[in-house]
Amino acid sequence: MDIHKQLTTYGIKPSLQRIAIMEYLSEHIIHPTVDEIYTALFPLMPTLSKTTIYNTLRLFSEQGAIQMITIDEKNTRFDAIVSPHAHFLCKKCGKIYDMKMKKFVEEVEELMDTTCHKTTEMHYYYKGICKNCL
Amino acid sequence: MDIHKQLTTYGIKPSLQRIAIMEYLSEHIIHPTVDEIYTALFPLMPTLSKTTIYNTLRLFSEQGAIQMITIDEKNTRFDAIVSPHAHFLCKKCGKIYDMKMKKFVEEVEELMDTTCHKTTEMHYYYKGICKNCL
DNA sequence: GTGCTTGCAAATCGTTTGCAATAGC
DNA sequence: GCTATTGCAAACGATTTGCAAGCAC
Repeated sequence: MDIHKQLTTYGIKPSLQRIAIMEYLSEHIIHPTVDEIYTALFPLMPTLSKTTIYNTLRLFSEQGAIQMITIDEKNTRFDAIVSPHAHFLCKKCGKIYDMKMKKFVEEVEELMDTTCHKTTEMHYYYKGICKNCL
Repeated sequence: MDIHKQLTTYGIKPSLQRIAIMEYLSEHIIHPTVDEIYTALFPLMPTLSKTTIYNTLRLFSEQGAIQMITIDEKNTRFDAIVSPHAHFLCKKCGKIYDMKMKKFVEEVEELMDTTCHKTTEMHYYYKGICKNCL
C-alpha cells in the first residue's frame, strides 16, 4: 500500500518519520504502544525520538488516519485499521485480538436515533482470557 | 440501599472510608474521577486522602463491586453500576451518558462462541457531541 | 496485640510542552 | 528564506509505593 498517498489523503504531510511510523502501524496489527514503536524503529532511524512518535500519533489520530485504543489501562495503543471492529484483551498474555462485528453498527444507529447524540467514534472492548491461555 | 451489606457481599470489609466512597459512587451516577470524589468527600471527612481513594477504588474494582471506565483519556472514571451498558462521552461538555443496549449481549455470546475466548468484561464506548451541545 | 486500614511523602512513569536546531520547498 | 517538523530536556500529572501511625476485634 502507498503510505505516502495514504497520509496525503488524510491531510498529513508525509515526512520520513511519519511514513516510517504509519508503515510500522500498517504492517504490525498488534496495536503497539509508543514504546514498542520506538523500540522497533530506533535501529532503523537512530535520530528518532519518542516525542516525535507521540506527536505523530496524536496528529494521525486527530486526522482520523489511525485509532487510539484505551483498552489497556497502562498504555495507550494504536490501530491503523479505522473501520469499526471490536477488540479483545487477554488479561493473561496481554495480547489484543481484533474481532468482527455484525449487529453492532445497526444497533448503534438505532441507539443514536433514540438518544439524539451525534456519534463520531465507537470503541468495543472485551477483556478476559484468550483461547490460547485457557 | 444498604452499602454496608453490599460491600460485605463483595468480600470487602466495610470501613468508614469505604462506605463513604461507595455511597458517593452509588448516589452520583456521573462516573466521577478520583479528584471529583476527593473534592466531594473531603469536606465531610477532612482526614481522607487521595491515596485511600485510589486504593479503595482499585479494591472495589478487583472485587467486581464497581467498574473502571477508560472512555476519558485523561482520567480513569468509576461506575457503581456493574450490569452491562454502554457509555457515551460528549467531547464538548465532557459529560458521560449511560445507554441501554439491546442486541449487544446476544451478539457478544455469539462472538465468544466463534472466537473461543473467555470474556469477563465488556466495555462499549461512544464519543461525539451530545444532544444538549449540538 | 495482631493484622488490616489509612494517609503522608516520595517515587514512578506515560505523556506533553518549550524551544532551539533542522529539513524541505 | 520561510515555514513546518523534529527532538532534546524539562515539566506535568495521574497513579503507585514505602512505610509509619492508627484502628478494630
